[in-house]
Amino acid sequence: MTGPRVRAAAERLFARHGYAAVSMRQIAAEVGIGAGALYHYTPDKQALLRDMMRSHLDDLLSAWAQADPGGEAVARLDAFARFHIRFHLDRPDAVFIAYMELRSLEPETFAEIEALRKQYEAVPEAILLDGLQSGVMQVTDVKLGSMALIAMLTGVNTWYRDGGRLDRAAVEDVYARMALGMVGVQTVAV
Amino acid sequence: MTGPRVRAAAERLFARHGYAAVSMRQIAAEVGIGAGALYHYTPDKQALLRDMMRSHLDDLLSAWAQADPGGEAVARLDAFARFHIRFHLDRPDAVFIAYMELRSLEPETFAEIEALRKQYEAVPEAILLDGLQSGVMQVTDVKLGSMALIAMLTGVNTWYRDGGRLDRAAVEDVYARMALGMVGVQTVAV
DNA sequence: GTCTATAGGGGGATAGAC
DNA sequence: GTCTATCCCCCTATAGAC
Repeated sequence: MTGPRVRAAAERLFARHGYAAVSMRQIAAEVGIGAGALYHYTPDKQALLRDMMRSHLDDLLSAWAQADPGGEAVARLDAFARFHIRFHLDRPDAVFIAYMELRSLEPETFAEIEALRKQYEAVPEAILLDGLQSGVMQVTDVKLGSMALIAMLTGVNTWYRDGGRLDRAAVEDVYARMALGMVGVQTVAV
Repeated sequence: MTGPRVRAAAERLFARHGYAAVSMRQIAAEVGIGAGALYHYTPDKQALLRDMMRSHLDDLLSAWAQADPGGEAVARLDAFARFHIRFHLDRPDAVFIAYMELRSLEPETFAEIEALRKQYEAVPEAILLDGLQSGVMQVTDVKLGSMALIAMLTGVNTWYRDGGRLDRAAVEDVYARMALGMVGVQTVAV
């Protein structure tokens, strides 16, 4: 069971201090083994980062595949906004790493991770395109709308703390409404 | 004139590789001097980071003080969205560092920088509050609206490249419209 | 599967010559 | 104001004992 503990320690430390600032010795100390023993669980430090980013994005894509209600664009965008916030708030460390450590990846790995990210960006793009074509949404540019939406939703991770003024459900409500307004869908006041 | 070149080199390298990953020797090499000579221009590495973050946020606040048209909330939010995108696209390295290297700051410096960031977050908060009170905007939560707006606008820096499909003016138009829609202001189709 | 020891390389920062 | 030399520390990764 040491392997998963190594990955968990690496994830927490990378998120807190950054990949470059964390040493293999720190990770080993967190797990309670010597630095040399780490190399039974990973070929090197880079592989730790690569594997956590890859599995994070794989999880994200398959979780949406499960959560996607399909159907009409407005309901689907509402579902997407709530899904994105929930999924990201559940994994703050993995999310932080996935967005901040792209530059720490070696080129081939970077390309692979970028491809997964683009797959996810295609999700709101498809919803917005559908909403535009069916006339229920007004969005000037589907790609920009998708990027704006993802940035807005992911931003929740930078300030949300459990036990704060609003709970997760309330945050979801507020953001889902803003997400719809952003693409021209007006909702009743809450 | 070596001081400014040191700061410029540090900014570029920190943005590209991260504070922790950049060595004083690399910065010196970029400037064309030896590592020892750097210490005539900065007391230490941390001061390079602190000064660039402080001056970036000072510039941001004073630039908005200049750009703020005042007056009615809808026009002011439109101006804010355009200002934010323009200011941030002009300084991608400084912006990246200001958002990513907060964790590399020593505690007192972190508190000081956070205070400046909160001052800036108060700008859209005030606009949204005004728009809410005058009835021209519908936003469920002023604080969340402000955070969502800033995250959405800053997100442009992650994908915009000069020479791409849309120029800066077009991006401003699209985002200003989404920003208004987000807070319940419907605009005519573009 | 973990340890200790070590190879081989950099790191930040300082001292003193010029 | 810059250089070279250096202090002392830490790094990743490997080797070989247990």
